[in-house]
Amino acid sequence: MKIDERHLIQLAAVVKTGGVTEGAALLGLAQPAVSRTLSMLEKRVGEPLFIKGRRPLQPTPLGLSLAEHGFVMLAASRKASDLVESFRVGKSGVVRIGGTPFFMDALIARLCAEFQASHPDVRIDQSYGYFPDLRAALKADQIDLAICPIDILDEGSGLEFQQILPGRNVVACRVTHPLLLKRRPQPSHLLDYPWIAPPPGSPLLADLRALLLSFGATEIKIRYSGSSLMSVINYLKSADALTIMPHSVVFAQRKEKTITALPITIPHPERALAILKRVDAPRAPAVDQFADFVRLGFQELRHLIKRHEESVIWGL
Amino acid sequence: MKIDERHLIQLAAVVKTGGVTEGAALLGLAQPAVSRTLSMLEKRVGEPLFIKGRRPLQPTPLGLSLAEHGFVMLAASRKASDLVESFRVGKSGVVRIGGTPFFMDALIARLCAEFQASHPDVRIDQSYGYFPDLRAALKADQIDLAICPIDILDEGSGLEFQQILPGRNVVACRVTHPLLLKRRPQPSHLLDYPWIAPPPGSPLLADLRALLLSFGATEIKIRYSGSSLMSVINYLKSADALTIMPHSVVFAQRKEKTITALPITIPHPERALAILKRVDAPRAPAVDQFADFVRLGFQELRHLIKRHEESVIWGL
DNA sequence: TATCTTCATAGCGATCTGTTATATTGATTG
DNA sequence: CAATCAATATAACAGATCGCTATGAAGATA
Repeated sequence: MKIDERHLIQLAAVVKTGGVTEGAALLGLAQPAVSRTLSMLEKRVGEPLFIKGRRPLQPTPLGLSLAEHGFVMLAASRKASDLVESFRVGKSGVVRIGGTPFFMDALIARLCAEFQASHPDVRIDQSYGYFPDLRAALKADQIDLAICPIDILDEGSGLEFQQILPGRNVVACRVTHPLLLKRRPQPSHLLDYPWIAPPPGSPLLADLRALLLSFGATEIKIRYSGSSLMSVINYLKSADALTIMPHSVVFAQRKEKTITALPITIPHPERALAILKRVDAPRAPAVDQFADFVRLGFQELRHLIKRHEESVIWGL
Repeated sequence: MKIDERHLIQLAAVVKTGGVTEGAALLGLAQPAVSRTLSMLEKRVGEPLFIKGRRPLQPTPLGLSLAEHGFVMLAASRKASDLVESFRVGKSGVVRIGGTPFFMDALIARLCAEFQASHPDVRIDQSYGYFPDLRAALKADQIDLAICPIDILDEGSGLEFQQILPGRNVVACRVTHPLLLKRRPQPSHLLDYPWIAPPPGSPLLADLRALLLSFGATEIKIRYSGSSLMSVINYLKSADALTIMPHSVVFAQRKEKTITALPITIPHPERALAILKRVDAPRAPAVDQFADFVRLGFQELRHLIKRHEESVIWGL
């Protein structure tokens, strides 16, 4: 005996409200529609579902039991509708992001938490990688969004780039580093300290190499190579080492008062932090909402950095 | 956004089986029907539910979430179908029975338990009453079945009577009663012992009255009047009192070896135990099943009594 | 009895259901 | 890479069902 699910829902509504008219109103239907449904149901089931000639309408035990199942369906139906609704406005769903470790750890993780304050039902799956991997992951639809530094000449066929922060590196060290005592540290002095290499695969690695050579180093001496931001920071905290880092990453750590940037200007990389999306694939609304949120977050960060630099001199 | 429940169920089937064809088979539908449903769903929802160009079919997060709700509905639908099925064959439902206390307690309660061994999902609601009340309750649709002794001349307009046991009373006493030592107790001896009255309202009360007068009593001296079988039996257990009881009720207690019947024949009442139903009202299948079961149970009881009397002499 | 509310029925157009037949597409294999 | 196979999408159609409005019938209420 197959029963139409819609019929059970209407039955449930009638049982719940105690009347055909009210039940129909609850579902936004006209009374005759529900009335007919009940007749059909009774005929098909072959058993009475309501006790005749009694008002308010009273279900038979069978009617009541069937209505229970109708309630379950009604609830599930409501939830499904709500789900779609919230998904369409970006209030639910999954956002899969990939990015370079430093930016993800220092900046994006915090943004994710802030984003979810207003989008609690959106799940964010984060993974790590550098441009080539991320581009592949995007094309394979393994991630929805990539946040990573891109070279001007990186080609991204089928990808949309949105620059969110200009490239800018600094030399990072702990706040008690001796070089901070000097007013204008000379490049040659920097070679006196041990250097930490950025994660392998990171474009920073090339930057570091070029920088040290420009300082007059004859060979690149690396003392430590941490693959994550946390390991680099923790190393820096315990030694007078130096490393190269994106300015924004060091800036984001300023509250911790553990690391800072040396007051020395080094060349800008020909690179910018960008959000990458596939341009062809349909994206869940939550993904676009998140991308917008990240863009806004970085816009704010740029202003913050600007104001900070106007009022504060780092390292003092 | 209102979503057709049936669509969600089809979605769930497809997600569960990993293919449109298999999903359709699971629901007993043709593949194109399900395929079209999915297209419609996607169009209405406005978001992809499956990742295109991939086999086996893989749902998007939204598709998966919606399918979860579909599973709930599918399960509820299945349960509802099963419920109807089992109700129609009398394997589920409610049976409301009413009857006289002695028969209900001594015979029917046990039958209920036995019935439910094969019908575990049938609930039985038992209540007590005598013929007039039971007839009223039946007509008011407060009970489905009455089991009680009826006089030949009782009229039951709109009621169906099914006799299940001829009326037959005995004088009951405890198994250690001194009168049991006599081969043929004389009626006059019976007046030497205290008598217990059956519950008020019971037809046995009139029987007792007539019996005692026929024994030569000038007045009816009642020492105790218990309203339930349990109270009467417990009283009897502790005193050499006598009372009048349906033969079958005493018979049903034979295993306990606490009460028995005096070997003395008293007049049959012009009465029979019967099952009463409303003839017009539709009855749940379980009710008819139960009535049949009771009838069979009493048929068995009659045979049992017959065999018992052929081999055993009570009170020895 | 008269009135009012609620439920049942009838009729209608639109939609949706399921079907079979067939085209298209992705996967597999030589 | 072509050929083949399996699965999915599309088309076309008949029948069922849905929702509606209008109206009749039946309890409840005064």
